[in-house]
Amino acid sequence: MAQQAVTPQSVDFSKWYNEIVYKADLCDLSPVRGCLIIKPYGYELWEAVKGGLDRRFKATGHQNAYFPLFIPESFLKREAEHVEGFSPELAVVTIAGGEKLEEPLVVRPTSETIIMDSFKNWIQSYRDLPLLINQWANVVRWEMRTRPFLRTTEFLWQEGHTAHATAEEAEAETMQMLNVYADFAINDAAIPVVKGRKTEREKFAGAVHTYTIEAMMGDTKALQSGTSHNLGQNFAKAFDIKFLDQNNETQHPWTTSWGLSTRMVGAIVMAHGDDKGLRLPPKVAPIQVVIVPIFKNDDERSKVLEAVERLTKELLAANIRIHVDKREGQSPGFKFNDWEMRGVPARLEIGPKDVQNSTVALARRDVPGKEGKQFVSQDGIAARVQDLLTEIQANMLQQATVFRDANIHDATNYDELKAIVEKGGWARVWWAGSGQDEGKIKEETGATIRCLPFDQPGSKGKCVYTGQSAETIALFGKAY
RNA sequence: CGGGGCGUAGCGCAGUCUGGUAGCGCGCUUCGUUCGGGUCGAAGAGGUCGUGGGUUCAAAUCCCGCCGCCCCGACCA
Repeated sequence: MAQQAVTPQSVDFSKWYNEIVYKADLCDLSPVRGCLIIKPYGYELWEAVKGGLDRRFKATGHQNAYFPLFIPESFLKREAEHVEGFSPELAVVTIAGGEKLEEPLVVRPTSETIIMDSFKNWIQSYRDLPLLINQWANVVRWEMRTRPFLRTTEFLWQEGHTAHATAEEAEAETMQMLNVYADFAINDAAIPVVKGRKTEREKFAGAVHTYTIEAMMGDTKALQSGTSHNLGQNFAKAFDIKFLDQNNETQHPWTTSWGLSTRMVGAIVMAHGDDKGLRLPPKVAPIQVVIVPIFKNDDERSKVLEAVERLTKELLAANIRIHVDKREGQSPGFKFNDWEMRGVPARLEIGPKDVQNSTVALARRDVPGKEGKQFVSQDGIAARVQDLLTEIQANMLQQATVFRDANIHDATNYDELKAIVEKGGWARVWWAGSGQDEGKIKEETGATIRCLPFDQPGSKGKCVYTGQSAETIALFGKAY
């Protein structure tokens, strides 16, 4: 098994990313600046992400619902920090039906406010709690600069919104959903994310605190891949949500929100891609196995296609997502490269020789070159392919984990921290600094605290910046 | 908004300095050839040269205005 991570080092990573998302047929340029056209192949990848998450949401008792795209401007203003955090990037409708609106409508940048407005009506008693709602939706944030999937003007996501009878329950929910995200990222997307808490400076506008999963991309930059917020009673108070508890006393519920977006598609591309293009983990790959028939003439063609049909049935019966590349006019070599660029985890080649020998050529995307290709018997192909996909899934997680760990370094002083983030990588340091200190470090190095990891040593050290005694480990890195 | 760059065929670009018939590569169409790692050849289709004005016998090219996009910074899932 190849353990070494393969990253696109022969090219500039940013350029590589921008080219590959178009070449791999994930998305297209939009006539509107910063908006993304998601093409069928990219959308199927997003649907795989959706499926993996939705299954987990249902398993934890959450239900889907849908709330309006437009939010009255006054709703956002009810929570002071919230509106302050979002106002610079709002798109606002001021004219509708040919007339100036009495009150402008904000195109949702996130839905806490409009959902809390409903929660106010839905919650009367402790018996109505916990209220566990999720919404799949599009939101709009007018960002200065955009990149396909990673930061777009409009993006698709899910946003969970829950209300609880106690602070402890809300905290448990916040943590539970972060764990759901991490479970998906690690086990489905094969991205070994680091779980942690955001600093005051980096937390969500209006939250008491924010948990995050941070992923390392192929160029060692960090990508915040999902967040879970404990909102305390901030929004409940702002929206006057009240319930009577068992003692017949009026209380404000404690709420949470958590979101994961189409950014995850970008994360998968950037965490696994190599010089040849995308590499998709089998669990989220729209096509897990592509079958390339090879023939020169009509006689070979009929024999090969007959075998393809037989194998196809076996693979479909095993619930393996396959695609047969029946295009004519393209050479087999062209097709191999084409599907490798699109990240299909495994490829099955079948030609006249295979028909004769009852074999197929089985190639795996996670291992480059000839070592990744072998001739195997057609007997029991479904089981063999299933095993291979399982192995690829595990290997890709392993490769990404080795890469991540090789690029996280301990720093004991500020110079070391600077050197690490300059060279590329994350610096793991003792931290007791202020938000202002974080600001200065960002100015000087471009790096921010990605998170305060849950995984803490439990001892004490000296803060990398202030030199004071510190009890907390922080991860610094440059981010997308 | 500050600094830099670019708008010419679906995509990527040359041509602009030095004005004179609109070009190249990829892709696309047709035919043939090839087909176990990005075949090769032939013939085609496709352009208001971002936009408005000016100079000139003549403007993609020179002059003035406007618009749009990209990159670097501040913001951010």
